[in-house]
Amino acid sequence: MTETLRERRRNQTSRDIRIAALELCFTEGFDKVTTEAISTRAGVSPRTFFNYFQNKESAIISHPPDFPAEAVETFVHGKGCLLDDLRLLMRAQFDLLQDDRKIIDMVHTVIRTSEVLRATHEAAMRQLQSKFTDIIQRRLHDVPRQQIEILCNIILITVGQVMTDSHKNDTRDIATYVDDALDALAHTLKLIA
Amino acid sequence: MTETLRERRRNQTSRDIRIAALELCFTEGFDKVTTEAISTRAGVSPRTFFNYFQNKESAIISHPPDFPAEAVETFVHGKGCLLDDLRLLMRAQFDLLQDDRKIIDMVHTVIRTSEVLRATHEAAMRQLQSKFTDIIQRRLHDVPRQQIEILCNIILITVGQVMTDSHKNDTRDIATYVDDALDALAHTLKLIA
DNA sequence: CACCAAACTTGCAGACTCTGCAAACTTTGC
DNA sequence: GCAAAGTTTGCAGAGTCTGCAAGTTTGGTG
Repeated sequence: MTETLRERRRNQTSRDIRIAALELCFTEGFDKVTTEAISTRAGVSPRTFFNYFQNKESAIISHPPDFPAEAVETFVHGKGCLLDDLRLLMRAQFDLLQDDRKIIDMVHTVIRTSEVLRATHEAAMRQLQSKFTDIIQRRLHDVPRQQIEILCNIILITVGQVMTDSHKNDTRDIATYVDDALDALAHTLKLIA
Repeated sequence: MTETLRERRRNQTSRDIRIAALELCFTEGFDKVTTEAISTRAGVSPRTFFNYFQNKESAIISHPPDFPAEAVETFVHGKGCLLDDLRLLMRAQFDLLQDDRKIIDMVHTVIRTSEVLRATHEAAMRQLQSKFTDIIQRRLHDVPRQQIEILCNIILITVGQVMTDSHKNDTRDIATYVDDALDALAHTLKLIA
């Protein structure tokens, strides 16, 4: 279970690059930052930068972790109200992010400043969405997939938007984003119900 | 009202480039197509390509037209069911696209093949969204803006998804996409109502 | 028609992104 | 301590995109 030296190094380098990239984005703006500047600040060669990340954007937008397996099973076999069970599932996933909270908040700030970053972020969310769709499909196996996809889209987009809209202070639990988003969604749906 | 020679030329060149880009994407795939190849096929210099489009993606993903002003006023002052009035508004906008139907269907086909294109498309949609939000806010002026944004997101994302999912034959009215999307959305919302 | 200004195209130089390859170096497991 | 596997790096090169300046076309005016 304990990481080897190699793994620790790799994780550390990746983190160094990510943080260098984020910090530079804050001071210079995403468009002005070069991969060379990021590499130098992170203490690696430009070539190494591209060993870790496909492109400049990916160094800043990281892929969210998978949903935790037990939470998935609980959700799939849950009997409660769909939205309530979903809330639990998403809270479980957000709890995994707790450690990276600072980075996540930075990312959501930087996203507001660049079209490209925002698009990359949404692409990352879409990957999450396809896993999310599979999970919900398992619970609602008789519902057409297209509707499930729409449902997932609605939820993820709403969460993303609430996160990008709001400036949270560091003291609150990151999972409160989920609650805020689902509450906002519930209000919104009343408009068209 | 009639275009000058200059305007006609400009429109024609833009169209030439767009079509060259799309055709090459179909045969080669977006990643393999170079701006040089597109320019050559369109009969312009590579430099001219970048006079027309910021980047390769924009040559393929074009920005949707604005909502027609009269339809907007009708919607804003409409008294019917929100979703029904929205349907009319969106149909009015889709009618503007009727001429470019072939290009639009090509675009939605190509989108499926490239992450980058899909992200660009969503960014374009987001620009539409902000106008859309303003319009709906005018009708629902006492509803918090965040909820309106979520609502717009839900609708536009659903329409986009339905368009990307479905292969339509050329004979049907392009505005049927709107109907399909809103119907799918209505079904989906029952899941969480 | 002649002429000018504005719009448009083009070539060129140059910065930046990203990839493949091969050489050097480090970690791991035996 | 040695071989295999994994990592870093430099270098060459293709591709994207911009600024600039010189040339061409168009639209309007006298």
